[in-house]
Amino acid sequence: MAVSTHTFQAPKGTRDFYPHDLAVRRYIESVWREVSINHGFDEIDGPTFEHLDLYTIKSGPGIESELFSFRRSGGDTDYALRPEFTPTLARMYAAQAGSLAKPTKWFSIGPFFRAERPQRGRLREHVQLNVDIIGDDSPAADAEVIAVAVRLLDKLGFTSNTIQIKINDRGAASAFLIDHGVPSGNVDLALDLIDKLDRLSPETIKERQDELEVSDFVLGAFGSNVIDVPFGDFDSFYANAPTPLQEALDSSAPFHKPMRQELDSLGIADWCRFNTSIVRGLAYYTGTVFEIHEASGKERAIAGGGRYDNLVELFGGPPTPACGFAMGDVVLRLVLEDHDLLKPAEQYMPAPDVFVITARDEEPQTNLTPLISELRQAGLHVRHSYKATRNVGKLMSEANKAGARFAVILGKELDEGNVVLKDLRSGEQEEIARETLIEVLRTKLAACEGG
RNA sequence: GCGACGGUAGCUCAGUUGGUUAGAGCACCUGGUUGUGGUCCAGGGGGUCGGGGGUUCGAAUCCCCUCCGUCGCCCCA
Repeated sequence: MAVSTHTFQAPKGTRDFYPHDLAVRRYIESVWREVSINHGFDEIDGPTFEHLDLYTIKSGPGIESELFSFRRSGGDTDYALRPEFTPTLARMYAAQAGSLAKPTKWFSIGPFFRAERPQRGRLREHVQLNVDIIGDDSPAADAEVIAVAVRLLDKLGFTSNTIQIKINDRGAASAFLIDHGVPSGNVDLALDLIDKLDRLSPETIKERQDELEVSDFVLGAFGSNVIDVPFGDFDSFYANAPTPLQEALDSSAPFHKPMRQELDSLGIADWCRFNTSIVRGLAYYTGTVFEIHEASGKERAIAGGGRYDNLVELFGGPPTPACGFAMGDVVLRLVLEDHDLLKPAEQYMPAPDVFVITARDEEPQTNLTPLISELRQAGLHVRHSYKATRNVGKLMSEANKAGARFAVILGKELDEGNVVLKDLRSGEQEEIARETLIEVLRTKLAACEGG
């Protein structure tokens, strides 16, 4: 067997995170985590692989072929790397439903896997945020999860001009289809067809339309005249709409009116619009469905979610309403780059508090190593040079490149018990007693953190 | 799973109709000898030109296969 290191590459569709890349990822994750916690959500996680059945039971069409599934060598149990979090969430909730508060608000951040051909915005492994409210069937809950998404996008630097939340109601859409002659058994497939109207050829649409007994009127209400109205303009849009369209909109009204009020009172209505083309591919959504897109439509959806009132019951829990959304890091990072919202990667790296330089002609064990150890025990982020040179200019340059806040120089002053402390931002430096170094550093660091 | 295009140093790339030991910038390392910041000077390591096979006196260059990547299709949490 030929052993050659350069034949080993990361598997297709996966990423290596070198320090700069990981620093950016941690930044995004920290915003996700902070905003989720601020909105009162508790962080959870589950296994990164589950029994294969967990994903096939709800049988959203097409899911299974894109799973990474496997068996232990010699075993007979089928597993799959998790492609999404919702089944795990429903399983975890169902297992302890009796003792959990209503509503239960959970979020999760972790890796997910799909065996797809990688392309722009879609890899085989990505990191995803999931935010869910379980046990609350009110429109306020749908609005609350949307608010988390809006606030974290806001924190990342987006505005209502650059981002759109497109919202629809799948339950109302289903009701409308049934009211207008679509057999109830065909509703899920008909919604699937509507989801793809902008991607399918006219011939294919016609063919599937006949197959599913969907009238031109129904398709027209959703398709060729996709309704896409900012919530703020909805009332005037409705007032001026032709009667058949009003009739279609009335199917959604019982849900959307309170939703609009909730989003308005949360102060995020200007990010949101009503869009009838959003029905989502997954069959488990039962009510509100939404997607978050960059306004230009250049990239794929940044996030998607909605209401899934049947899922907890499906996994053995009591009938429990739930809603939530998921946001992946791949598209989000592309959109952040498109809008120039990321700083140079090195600025996300953890910056050392202190860089210790020795200009003394002695072994490091004499003074350098003990001082560094002491500073680290005191909880400071401390670095030093591994170079042999005593050239202070070069060492200072290294301290600067590391992004250190302060430099400590061990030089001839140490013979009198003193060291030089230099503020690398202002350039000012002073000679202080070695014994007071930790105290002085703590004070100065606390000061610049506060300011 | 299907299609188009691509792959030369860690990164960005140059390499003339096939012609000796394959180049630049940045990055990295060393030195410019003993106290102050992305500057400057000198030197250095690093590539079986993605991998394999073929054509040829001779292949980074032409042909085939394969791997990987980019962009679409399918699908989409």
